[in-house]
Amino acid sequence: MPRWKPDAAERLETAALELFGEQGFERTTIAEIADRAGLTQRTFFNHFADKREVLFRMGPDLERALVAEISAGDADLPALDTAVRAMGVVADEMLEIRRDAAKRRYSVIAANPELLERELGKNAALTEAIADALNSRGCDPESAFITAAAAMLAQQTALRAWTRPGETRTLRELLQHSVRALRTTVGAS
Amino acid sequence: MPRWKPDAAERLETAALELFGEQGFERTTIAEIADRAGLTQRTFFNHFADKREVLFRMGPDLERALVAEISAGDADLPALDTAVRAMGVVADEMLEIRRDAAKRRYSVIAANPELLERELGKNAALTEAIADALNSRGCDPESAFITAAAAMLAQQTALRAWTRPGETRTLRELLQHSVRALRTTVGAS
DNA sequence: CTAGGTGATTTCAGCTTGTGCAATCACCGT
DNA sequence: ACGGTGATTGCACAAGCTGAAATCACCTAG
Repeated sequence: MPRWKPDAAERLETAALELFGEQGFERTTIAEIADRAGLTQRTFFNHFADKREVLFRMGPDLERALVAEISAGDADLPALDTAVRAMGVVADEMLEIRRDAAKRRYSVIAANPELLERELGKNAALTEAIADALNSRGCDPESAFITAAAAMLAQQTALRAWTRPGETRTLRELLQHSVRALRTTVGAS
Repeated sequence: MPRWKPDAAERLETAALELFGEQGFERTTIAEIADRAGLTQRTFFNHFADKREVLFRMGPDLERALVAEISAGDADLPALDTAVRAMGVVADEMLEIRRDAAKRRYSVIAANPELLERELGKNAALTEAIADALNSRGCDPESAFITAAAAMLAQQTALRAWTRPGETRTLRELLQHSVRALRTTVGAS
C-alpha cells in the first residue's frame, strides 16, 4: 500500500473544478478543495503557486506542442499561415477530444474576473512563445509579435464559438473561419 | 483648515508608484503606501478595491474619451479606420503630454506579473467597449470584436515603442506605423 | 537485512490582503 | 446652534499564502 494516493495534483484540479462550478470561485476556500481531495491546504500550495493556478495545468503542454509544431512547419509558408496551421494540428490532436471538459472549464473561468485575468496572462505568455518561435524561423521581431497576436486573436475567437452550446463545427473549421474574418476585417482599407 | 489634506487618492497613487519603483510591487505593503500618503490602510481600501487598482485610475477616463470619439466619427469610414482615428485623437489629447509619467508607470507594470495581468484585464474590457461602440454604428458583433481587438493590438504595439528609451516619434505616428505593419502581416495570404 | 537517504505530505506559526461595522469629526445648510 | 454628510479611522476577522521543521512509506547501498 502506497503511503499516499497517487495524482495529488490531478485530484486537486478536479476537486477545484467541481467546487468552483458548484459555489463559485470566490466562495470556495483552499481548505475545502484540499479536503475534497483528501489533502491539506499546505499541500495545495506545494502543487500550485496560488488558488487560480489549479485551472491552468494544461498550459505548458499546449505551449510545447504548439511551438514544436511551428518549428516543424514548412519554411516557405507566410508566418501567419505557419502559426494557424500549427494551431489546427494542436486543436485536432489535443483539444477536439476534450470538448466537454473544455466547455466546463471555460464556463468556470468566464464566470470569474480573477480567473479571466489569469487566462489573459497565460495567453500573453503563449503569444510571446509563438512570436519567439516565428522569430527563430527568420521573421523579424515586430512582425513575429504582430503575427503571433493575430493568430491568437483568431484562436480565441474560434475557441469562444467552439465552447458555445449547440455549436457543432470542429475547432479547426472555426479557426479557419476566424482567420478569414480577420483577413477581411483588417484587409479592407 | 480642512479636516483632511485633499486628493487622498492621488497621494496614494504617487506613493504607491514610488514604492513599487523602489522596492517592487510584492515587497511593498499597503500599510507602507498609506503611511507615505499620510493615511491608514483602511482608507486605502476605501479608494481602491485592491492593491493593484491604484495604478489604473486613468482607465475610465481613457475609455470614455475613446468611445465618445468613435461614436462621433465619420459614419462612412471602415470600422478599423474609425477605431484607429479615435485612438489617434485620444493619443494627441490625453497621452502625448504625459509621456514621462507613462514611461514610469509602464516600467513598474512591466516589472510585475500581477500588475501585467491586471493591465491585460483592463485592455480586454476596453476592447469590449470599443467593440460595443462599433456595434452601435452598424458593425455586426463578430466583426466589431475582431476589429476592436486588431485596433488594440496596433495600439499596444505603438505604446510599447512609444515608451521605449530613445524613441522620439509621437504616439500617433507610431500608431499609424503599427497599423501598416498589421495590414501587411495579416493581408499577405 | 538494515541503516540511512529521499521526497511528498503535514503541522504550526505568522504575515498580508481584503471586508464589515461602528465611531469620529470637520464641514455645510438651515 | 443643530443635525446631516462624507471622508477617515480602529477593530476584529476570514482567507490567501509562506517558511521551517517534523513525519513516514519507500528506495537503495552496503
